[in-house]
Amino acid sequence: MRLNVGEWAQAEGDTRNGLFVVIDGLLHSYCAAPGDRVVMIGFAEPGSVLGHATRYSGGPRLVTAICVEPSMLLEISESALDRVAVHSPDIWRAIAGFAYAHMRSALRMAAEVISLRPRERIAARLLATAKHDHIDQAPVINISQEMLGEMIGVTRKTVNFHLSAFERAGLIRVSYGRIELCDVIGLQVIANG
Amino acid sequence: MRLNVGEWAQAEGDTRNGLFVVIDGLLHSYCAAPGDRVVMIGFAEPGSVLGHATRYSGGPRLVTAICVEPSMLLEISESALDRVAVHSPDIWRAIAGFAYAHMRSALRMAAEVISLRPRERIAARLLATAKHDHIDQAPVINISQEMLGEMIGVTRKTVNFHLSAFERAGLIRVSYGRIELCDVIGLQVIANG
DNA sequence: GATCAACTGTCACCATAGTTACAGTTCATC
DNA sequence: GATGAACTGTAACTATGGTGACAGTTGATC
Repeated sequence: MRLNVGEWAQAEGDTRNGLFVVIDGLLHSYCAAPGDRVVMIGFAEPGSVLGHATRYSGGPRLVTAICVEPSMLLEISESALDRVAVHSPDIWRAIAGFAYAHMRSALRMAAEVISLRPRERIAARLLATAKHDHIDQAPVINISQEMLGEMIGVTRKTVNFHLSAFERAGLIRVSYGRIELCDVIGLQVIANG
Repeated sequence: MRLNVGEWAQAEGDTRNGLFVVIDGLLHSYCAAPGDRVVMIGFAEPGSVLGHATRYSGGPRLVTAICVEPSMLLEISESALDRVAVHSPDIWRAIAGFAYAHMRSALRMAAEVISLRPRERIAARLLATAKHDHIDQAPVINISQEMLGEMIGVTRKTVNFHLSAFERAGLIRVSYGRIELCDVIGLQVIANG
């Protein structure tokens, strides 16, 4: 399944079954909040798994995934899952593993936003986002400050203010739509208050 | 399994297996955030299910549950689950259903906290918390303002300020450790901004 | 019913994030 | 290169939530 920018892989409330594995590209996932608000929850990069097996998980989809780069998705329908499960029942364990990972990141996000002030939140989210990159040397995040603000519930101005401060302190390097984490330890200190 | 006030049913990071069903009493669940902070995530009332099947869900427990009223829990070990599953494989569906519900509430909480200002957050959380009570007439929440503030990331003072305003507007009635929702519709209007 | 702990109501002050607006950069596209 | 869109840097002003402190209530316990 190929998607171009702006196309939706799945919509919140969608009852279509099956999983999507992101092969290539980039999607953003959104979640609705009271009052017709939409908040960005996270990315889906190559290797990510979207969705869940509705038949085994009790309800419609919880997030909307929108393509921001031309992407390729592998769609695994629920019936295909059933067929695979006949041979390898362990598939359920893998699926539960993804559900667990999603759960953990949702909880972490909630805990961060509840307990941290904007300054610490920004640092914490930079770290949490960078974890997804498997490069050990210089984690780089490709995201606009506007998006970052939207994800953690602060305005672009506030993001910009604190990022500038971090950059002056030598913790990060900011460029156009891109943030490089130079001093992960230093950021952790800030995130920890 | 009986627990008295202050005892822990499960701790974050715990790798013990199995599920707990809350039969009676009340527990609070907490989640860790960066910097040795602990935030309260929610309640577990009679009927709630805590924990997950680690063997099928890939990791240690995500929350800490602490008893705030003498409680009775039914512990279902993972081996017991396995035995039940032999006869009724549908058990996995039920378990996945609880996981889904937990996921939804975690996401909802994150979305609320990210996109809503304190005033709307308070209204939204009152509504979300009241949902758990199955009384239709006059939803009542038994929680201190301090706890409520801790759950949504604002200070007690701010909670008190807004609750007083809601009460003056006739939306709720506040008493000692107890909030009665008189006008659910009105609260929804506020939560929606 | 007296005592203590927990909870609520309130104050003045301060820090900081939101608002609105605009100018300067970078990038993609042709 | 030139154009336009998206992104970033910045400013003054305002609103509002956090801090710390204290008095007044309610409920639980003995």
